[in-house]
Amino acid sequence: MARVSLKFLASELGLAEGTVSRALNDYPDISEATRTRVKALADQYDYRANHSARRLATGVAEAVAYLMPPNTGSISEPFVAQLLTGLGQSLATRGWDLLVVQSPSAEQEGDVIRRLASSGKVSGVVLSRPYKEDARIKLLQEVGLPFIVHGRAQNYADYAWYDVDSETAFMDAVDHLAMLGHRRIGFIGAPTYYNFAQTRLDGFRKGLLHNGLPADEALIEIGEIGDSGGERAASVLLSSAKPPTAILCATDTQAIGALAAARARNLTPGQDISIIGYDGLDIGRHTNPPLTTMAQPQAYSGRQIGDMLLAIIDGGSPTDFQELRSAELVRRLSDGPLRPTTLETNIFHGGKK
Amino acid sequence: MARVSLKFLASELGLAEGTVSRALNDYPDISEATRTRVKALADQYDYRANHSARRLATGVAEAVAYLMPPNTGSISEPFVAQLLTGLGQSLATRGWDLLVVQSPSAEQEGDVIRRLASSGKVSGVVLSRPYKEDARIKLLQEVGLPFIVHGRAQNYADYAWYDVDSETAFMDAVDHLAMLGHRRIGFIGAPTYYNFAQTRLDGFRKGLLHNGLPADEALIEIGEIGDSGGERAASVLLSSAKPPTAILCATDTQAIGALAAARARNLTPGQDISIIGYDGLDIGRHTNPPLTTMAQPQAYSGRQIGDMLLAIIDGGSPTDFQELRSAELVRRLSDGPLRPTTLETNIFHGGKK
DNA sequence: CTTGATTCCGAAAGCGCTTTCGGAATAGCG
DNA sequence: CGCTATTCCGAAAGCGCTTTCGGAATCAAG
Repeated sequence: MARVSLKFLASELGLAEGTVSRALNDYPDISEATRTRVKALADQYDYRANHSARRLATGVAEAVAYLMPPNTGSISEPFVAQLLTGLGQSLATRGWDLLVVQSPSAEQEGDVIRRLASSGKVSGVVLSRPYKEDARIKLLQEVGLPFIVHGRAQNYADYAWYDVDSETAFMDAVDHLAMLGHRRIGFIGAPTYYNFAQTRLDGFRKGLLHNGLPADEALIEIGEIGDSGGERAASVLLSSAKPPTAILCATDTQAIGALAAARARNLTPGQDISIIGYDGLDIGRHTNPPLTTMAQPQAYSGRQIGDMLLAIIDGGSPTDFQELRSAELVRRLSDGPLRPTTLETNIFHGGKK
Repeated sequence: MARVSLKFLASELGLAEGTVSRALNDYPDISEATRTRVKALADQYDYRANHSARRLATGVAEAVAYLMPPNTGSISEPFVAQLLTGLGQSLATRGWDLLVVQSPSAEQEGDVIRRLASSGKVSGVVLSRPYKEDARIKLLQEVGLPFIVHGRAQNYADYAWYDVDSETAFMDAVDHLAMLGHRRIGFIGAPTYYNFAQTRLDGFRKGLLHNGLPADEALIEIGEIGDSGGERAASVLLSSAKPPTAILCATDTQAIGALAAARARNLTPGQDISIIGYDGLDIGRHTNPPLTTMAQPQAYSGRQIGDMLLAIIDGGSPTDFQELRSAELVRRLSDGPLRPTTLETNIFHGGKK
């Protein structure tokens, strides 16, 4: 099954290479007869244009890179596979390729992007998990490589992005907890160089305001993204003098850690304390107890991001492609109404003081 | 920041294109003086050879494809991100690219591979989760595309693979449970067109044999890979006339489902029943109760697979690259010694039958 | 100094494809 | 039937790089 070239097809057909190429690419100046003849033979030999040659000649890379977030190993990675699948589907509609690129370290991300741009390997990039002030975004704009951001940086006016409105989601979550009677609501946040962390914290604060609840900075704790970060942060919160009766977590994985921290202090989440996560990970259905969470529309995102990027590459204006989706609360069993009495006893048992 | 070409550099330096190229690629017939001169200018302009042109000229793709398993959306996908990271690191040592390719459907996987081969996009492929009889493997051999399989098919003599010895792992797990006093051990398997499913089942059976336990086919239940598959299978097992006192699951996600099924019948895993998974997913630390599992060495695999594939592409014989790693039992809280009395009462409570 | 061996670089031929341009053959029109 | 439009295809020039080959310049040796 040797690789067949255009030249071979041409000689086989008694045509010129250029003619065969044009026939294959549906140029209008090729007669229907020869077009079908050419295509038939191409099919027969399972001909596929050499991609490098094609790219070189046309100047378009027909490929897109996904910049994999450098923060690996955390449980939140299920997103990656789903996103890649969606992206791949979108690109497949044109026969484009999907490259996965990961920088060896945060410092080298700039170099990676620069190399991507100057090598002409890709015609576009999708960037995940932007920082609050993201130099990568500026760099991508400088080098003129089309891109779309999955998420938003602090300033999100002049580029394309696809994001979920976590600010509103957290406001809603506070509403929800307030409705359940909670008044001391804690928050476990992510490091605030991630912009989403800021957004979620903002949403939390606005939610408090909206419900007339005091903003007690002692109830806010920042932890790393993974479950152990959440566990640590929850421990701090729960061992304070006046622990919260409910905790909102910036990510599901943190919430899972918080669940563990609560149980470790003999608090039963959903009864003695409410814990709500954000992301809507499937795995939350099987935690102890099943995690109430604000679920973002995952399945949809990959394809959508791909389609948007493609549109930009086609010449669309990036600012025309900014899409904000909303998350929805999926109630499982880790939240519940405030129970003053139960709470007291449990504070007694669990709070080491 | 316009893209700089060889020609530009050459004219800038007063050299011929070929000379510049050879200087950049460390050909021995270039004087040290001009080499450094050339490289300095290249650095200054942040020159990066156009990849397509380079590929076309050299004939090597300098890229590798990861065939993403078609079975998306399941919780087991965390593997994917980790594997990709490792692969990427390995490829990065040479500046090669990583493509992610996914077939729209199982039927079209052949076409996808054929296209990959005939387009010359990649110089190698890594294939995940092989089936028992995997046509893709045969196809890859036919088209002569170097590849490595992550896992093994039934017949694994004549190609490269990297796998974890789940057969032995399951034997060990049976040993472990037998040592805890269990004699009625159930097994939740995966669909047996996956070869790993067969392997694990074999290990289970050998383990029974090794411990002188009867092989009761009624204690074997096959379910889909995800957690709901595990939950269903566990329900069947637990509602049988003589339910098992311990259950081994082919995957962690199934085990997580089994945990839920047990709890739903008022059985406390770890006490009333032992449930052990396989994979070593992080998330198992936060299930209810934390899942005992046979952990495979994940972090290592991506890099290793990449390195092996590269070696094969370099001309190594595929059969020289077959690596079997072993899994290790990590005990958390979902297993425990057999408790006859507790068991009786729980069967009474839990078994609807 | 001549000669043969080295060192270093320029020239040119591709790699496999796309795309423009021009011209031969055919068709349409008066 | 002659002339201008069309239709269709061949030829050729790249795309940006690699790599072979040969030759000019330099060196060492006799």
